[in-house]
Amino acid sequence: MQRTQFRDMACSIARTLDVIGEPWSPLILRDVWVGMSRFEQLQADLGISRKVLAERLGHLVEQGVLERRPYDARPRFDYLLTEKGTDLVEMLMVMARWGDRWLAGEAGPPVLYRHHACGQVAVVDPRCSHCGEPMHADDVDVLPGPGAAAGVPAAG
Amino acid sequence: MQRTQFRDMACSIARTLDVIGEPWSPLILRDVWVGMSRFEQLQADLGISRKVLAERLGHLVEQGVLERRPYDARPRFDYLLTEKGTDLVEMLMVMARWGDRWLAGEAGPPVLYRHHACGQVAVVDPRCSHCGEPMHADDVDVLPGPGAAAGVPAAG
DNA sequence: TCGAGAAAGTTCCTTCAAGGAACTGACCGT
DNA sequence: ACGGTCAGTTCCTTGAAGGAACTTTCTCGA
Repeated sequence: MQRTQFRDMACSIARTLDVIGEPWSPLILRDVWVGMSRFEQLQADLGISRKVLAERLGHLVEQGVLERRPYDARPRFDYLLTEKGTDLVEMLMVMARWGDRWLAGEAGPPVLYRHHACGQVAVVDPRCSHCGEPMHADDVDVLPGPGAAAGVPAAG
Repeated sequence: MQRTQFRDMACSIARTLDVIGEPWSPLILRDVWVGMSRFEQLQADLGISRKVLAERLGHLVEQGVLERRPYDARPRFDYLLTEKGTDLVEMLMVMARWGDRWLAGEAGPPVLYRHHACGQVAVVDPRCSHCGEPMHADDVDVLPGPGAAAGVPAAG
């Protein structure tokens, strides 16, 4: 955990960072998403310290993003995405899309996504939930919502 | 910076984290996006240590996400989003969308987004770039791309 | 012309998190 | 009863974050 808590800011980005903003957390979620569900698998795949992995998994379970489910009479557990956690995966896809575009270089994207509905390899395309047109940074105005802190300028 | 470098992993999520994964970086980008462009503004708004803010801004400029532009004969600078940085904002919108849905509670979203094209308050909706249908976690298969590390199982 | 002021950092010290290796505990199969 | 495996926990070292004070550079007002 970074020393400063983001949880209490009136900003959904900050609150989200409080759940998955610690180092390794997005990579843990990625691994769980693609089917790695056990402590040893995650540790070996990521090369993360066992101590930190245990801390991160504990936090993610506590936040309701992962579920820790026993799969044996011995103390053996699968970590699985909850609905809340599954809903985070599209954020990972958007992150990956940015990395593919700006950081992958000559080699091209390390992974591709095939869309079930159309069967094609495709990328995620952010659209407006109301009209369906593209919704990028320059396509929106930001305004204070009902949960804005009173008197504080709008901030995320 | 977290101690372990994510840069060299064959994973676009990890590489993206190497650019904006340090504590505070997404919040700095959010602030720049909504128009805060100066060191003092950012420091006051975020409550971040001046030392860490200077480090983060330096990293973001070095990575090409922000531009540091003088606005005076004195040593005074505006920090502005580059095209690369502007392209990150949709990731912030997706993060905010998740926080709005899962963490905002009774109070509701701290900020709202009005879409220019239709004039309505709306949220970002991830769609398939090929067919336009929704593209969530369960709507895709992950497969190795051209940039996958040889012999390594696909990972992001 | 002198001093106050403001922006943008830099320095320095303390505290706490990450890395990493070794250790522990529960239960299985033989 | 015993070695093996998974899932952690403990402990020590290193380095990053917090935070306050200090520095630099130029402007402007008295």
